[in-house]
Amino acid sequence: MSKVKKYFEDIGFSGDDLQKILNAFELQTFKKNDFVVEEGKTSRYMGFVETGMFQYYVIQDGEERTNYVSIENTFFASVLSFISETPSLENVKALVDGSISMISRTNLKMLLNEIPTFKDFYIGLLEASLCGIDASRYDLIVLTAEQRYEKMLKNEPHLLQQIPLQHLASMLAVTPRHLSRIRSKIR
Amino acid sequence: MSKVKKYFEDIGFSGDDLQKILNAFELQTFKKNDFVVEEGKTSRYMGFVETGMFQYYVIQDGEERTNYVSIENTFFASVLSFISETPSLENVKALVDGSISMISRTNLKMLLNEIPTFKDFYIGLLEASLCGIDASRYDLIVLTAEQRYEKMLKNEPHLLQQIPLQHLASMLAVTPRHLSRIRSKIR
DNA sequence: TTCATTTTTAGACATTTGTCTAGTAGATTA
DNA sequence: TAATCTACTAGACAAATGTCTAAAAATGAA
Repeated sequence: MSKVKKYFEDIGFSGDDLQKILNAFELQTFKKNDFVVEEGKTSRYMGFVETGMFQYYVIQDGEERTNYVSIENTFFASVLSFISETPSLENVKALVDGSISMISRTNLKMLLNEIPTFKDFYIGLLEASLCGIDASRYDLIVLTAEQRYEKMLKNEPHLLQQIPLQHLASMLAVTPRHLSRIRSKIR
Repeated sequence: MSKVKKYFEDIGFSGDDLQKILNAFELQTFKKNDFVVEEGKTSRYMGFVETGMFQYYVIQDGEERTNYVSIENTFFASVLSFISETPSLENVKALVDGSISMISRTNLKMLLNEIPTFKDFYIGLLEASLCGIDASRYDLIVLTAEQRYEKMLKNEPHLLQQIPLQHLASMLAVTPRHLSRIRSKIR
């Protein structure tokens, strides 16, 4: 069973509604280094990560600056492009082979119109996303790089095992060189 | 006429719906330095800023670290506390005398249930908030302090006129000392 | 106006973080 | 197996940013 199916079952969808929701998604597979979203192209899909890891980044002075990494069992979206239907400022690519259950903005709007409780689900998803990103932004402002690393170590240790350090460094808004310093200091 | 009324009229509400919405809000006034939200207390209201400016901050090592400032004609919310109904991690206080049209989470839920199109409005508000905060977080990761200041100078010059520099510095994630350096370099 | 308070600027120095470079260890491939 | 390749670490130095302090400038109150 797909993870997206389990996800929607767990939050209470069933019967026709569940079927309609699942029909609106389509599974896409990605090889390592495949692009899910490319800078300059409008991203018309969001999705639910079934397997793998997907890196969000921009190219600056020829280097990748990673903003975020989506892992299994979480929603994926290039937020600004998907919501405002404008060309993406960022790239999203597969860090390893993986798959995403994708839903187009068109199908999302269809579900919102046809299934009343889907609106409540979507409101909940947006509210939770807002909380998460707000907290993350707070950390960038009020915590030092070292404190941010320690927080990740404590709250999201799985990220440290899964995501290459170079990308974690960028997510923590430091260089790999400096993350290496922080790690050697803490150990 | 209140600004919140004009706001909801402009996005298409009228008649009974508009009246019901406006009845769900209540105007609160604040003197300079009054608290709108206090750390440790659950913030049960969000609102629409009618007049004034409101500073979001945490106390760290005895100092205020400003995260954000809400100005006129924008929505105000201590997001994490209001949405998850948990004690606030931040303070929000009036930088000058001002007023906010406030709506409780209870009344918000009531409007969501009673006015179908209000859900669409709220989804739009959440999506726009998500875009804004996502872009802001991106800037903290990929831009230098100087680039962030220049971007604010270009895109939000009104903030520079209205908000004390010490708070802008914190929002840009630098010290007032360093913002002063940046400003003298750019001019 | 005058006085007091707050805000902003800036010097001197310390700390943090970045850049450049190189080396090591582990994985992958021919 | 050798030969790459990639990820991670780390030294040396440079640049960015913070801390502490003081003074000037702006603001508000009497």
